[in-house]
Amino acid sequence: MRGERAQKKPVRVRFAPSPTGFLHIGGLRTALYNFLFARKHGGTFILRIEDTDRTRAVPGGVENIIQTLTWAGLQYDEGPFLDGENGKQTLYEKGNCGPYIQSMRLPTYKTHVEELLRKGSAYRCFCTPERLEEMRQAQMARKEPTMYDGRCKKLSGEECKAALQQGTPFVIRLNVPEEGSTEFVDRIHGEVRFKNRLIDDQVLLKSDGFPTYHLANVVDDHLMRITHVIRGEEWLPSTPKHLLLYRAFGWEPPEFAHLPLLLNADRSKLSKRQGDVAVEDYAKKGYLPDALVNFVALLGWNPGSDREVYSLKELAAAFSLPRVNKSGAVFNVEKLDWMNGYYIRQLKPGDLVRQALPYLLHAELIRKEGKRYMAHENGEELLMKKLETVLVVEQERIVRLGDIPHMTEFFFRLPPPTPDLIPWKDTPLSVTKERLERLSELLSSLPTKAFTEKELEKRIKAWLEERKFGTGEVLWPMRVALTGRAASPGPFAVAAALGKEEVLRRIARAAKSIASHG
RNA sequence: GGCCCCGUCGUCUAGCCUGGUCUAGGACAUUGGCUUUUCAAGCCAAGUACACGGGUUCAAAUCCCGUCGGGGCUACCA
Repeated sequence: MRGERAQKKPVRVRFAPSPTGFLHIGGLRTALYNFLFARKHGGTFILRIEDTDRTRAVPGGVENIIQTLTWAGLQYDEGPFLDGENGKQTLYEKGNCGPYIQSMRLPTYKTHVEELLRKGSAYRCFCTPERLEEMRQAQMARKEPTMYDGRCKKLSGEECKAALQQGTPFVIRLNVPEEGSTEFVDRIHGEVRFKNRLIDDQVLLKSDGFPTYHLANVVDDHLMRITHVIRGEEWLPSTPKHLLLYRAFGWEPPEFAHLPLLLNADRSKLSKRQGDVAVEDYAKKGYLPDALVNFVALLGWNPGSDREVYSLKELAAAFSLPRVNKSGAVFNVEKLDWMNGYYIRQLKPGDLVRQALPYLLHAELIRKEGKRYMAHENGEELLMKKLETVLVVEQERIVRLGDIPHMTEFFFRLPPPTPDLIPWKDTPLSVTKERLERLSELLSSLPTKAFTEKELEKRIKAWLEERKFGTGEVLWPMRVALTGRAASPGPFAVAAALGKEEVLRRIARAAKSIASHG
C-alpha cells in the first residue's frame, strides 16, 4: 500500500466550507493555501460544500461563498459554480466526482455506513440524548474523560432487532478499537499519536439520516481522490477518527496538513465580536482582494525571505507546506491597513478609478454630482476625468477604498467655513485676509490652463518670492480655504483639481468669513 | 478534568532540522529626525524579543528533560 504512493498521484485538494452565511477570514486562508498548493503542483482545487447540519443551513450561503472566493481570485476547478449575470443566478456543477454539495449525496453515505455496519466497524446506538447528557455529567463529576460508554456496542442481535422494530430512533457510531494507538505524520506538525482507548465512538450517521462531518468528509475525500487534506488545526484531534475510518473501509488515507489558527488580539481563536471575520466585511470596507490575499497568505506562512509583497501567481510559485508555521497567528488589522494602502499606491490611475468606483457611487454626494455631469453632452467622460483627478490627488493617503467618499467630500461640495483654522500659526487675521485677497488677484490673472499642480506651484512660489510673502502665511490659508480641513493634500494639487472658477470662489468666501469673524 | 498542539520584539516573522558567522535580521505599529504650507508618502534613526529552570557541549535561540504559560478539541456543529 505504502509503496503505491511512490507513483505520485496527481495532486487533488479541496476547500470544504459550511455554508453558514459568509466566508470566514480563516476559511479564506485555508482556501488560499489549498489553492496555492494545487497551483504549485499543477493539481486540482475543488470546492465542496459541507452542509450536513440542517439546523445551520443558511439560504444563499453557497452563493455567498462562491462569490467571495471569486472576489478573492481563488478560482477552483471542480465544484458548484454560479451562472447568470443580472439578477437571477443559478448553481451548476463542474467535475466528475460530484455532486459537490453533501446534502445531495445522502445515498452515498448511507451505503457506505451500511458497509461499516456489516464489517462490524460501526454499530447502531439507541441511547437517548438525555442518557448521554447524564452520562457525561457523571463522567465529569468523576473527572473522567467524557466519551460514549459503549453500552449499545454490547447489544445482542435480538435486542437490536427489537429496538429497530419498535422504531426507536438511533445513530450509527464508529467502533473504535480498545487497544493500540493511531498515529500519523502531519505535514506541518510531524508525528502525532493518540491512544485508541481515548478516542470516542464517534457518531457517523445522525438519527435524521444525515452523516456527521467525520463520515461525509472521509467518504468524499476518498471518492473525490483527494491526496492532501489541508485544513485548520481545530481538526487535528479528530484526525485519528478519520484514519480509523479509512482503515475500516480499507482505503489509503490522504496526507494531512493542519494549519495554525488565526487568532484574536487576546490569542483566542479568531471570532466575531472582536472585529470583522467575514471576508465580505473587508470587501465592503474597501480592502483590495490582492492585498487581503497577500496579507492572509503571510499569516502562518512565509517564503523565507524579507519580501512581503506577492501577487497570487508569485505566492503559488513560492508556496510550500514545510514553510507553514506551527503556532497561531494574530490577525493584525494595522498591518493589513498598511498593505492595503501600499497596494492602492501602486495602482495606475485607470485601475484606481475602476476599483474605487463602486465605493464612490454608493456615496450620496457623488451620485448627485454625477447627475449634474450627466446633464452635459459628454458628461460621463467629464465625470470620470474629474474622479480620476481627485483620486490621484488623494491616492497616497487612501487606506481603504471605503474611506474615499469622506476624504474627497470637499472636492464635490463647498466645505463649511472654518475661520478659526484659516490663519497660519500666529499670523494676524488682518494679514491673512489681505494675503488671500492678493492671492485671489494673482489667481484671477492666470489663464485657465495654468491650473495644473506644477504650473500653479511654479507661479505662486515665484510670486511669493517677489512679494516677500512667507510661504506658510499664504499657502496654509489657501489650502484651508479650499478644503476646510486641517489635514489634506497640498494647495496646488487641490486647486488644480478644483479649477480656476471654484478656487476663486472659495478663496473669496474664506476672506469674507475672516472679515465677518474678526 | 482528559486528550492534542504551540511558545523569538506589542503584532507578523527570519534564524532552529544541519549548535559557533546571532552583541538575534526584516516588516507593521510606536517614538524622534529629515523634507516641508498641513496631512500623507518617502528617507534616516531609536527602543523593544530567544517563557523559565536544569542538563549535554569548549560553545545553545538552536539538541535533551522538566516546569510554567497560551490555545484547540472534548455535540446526533462543522
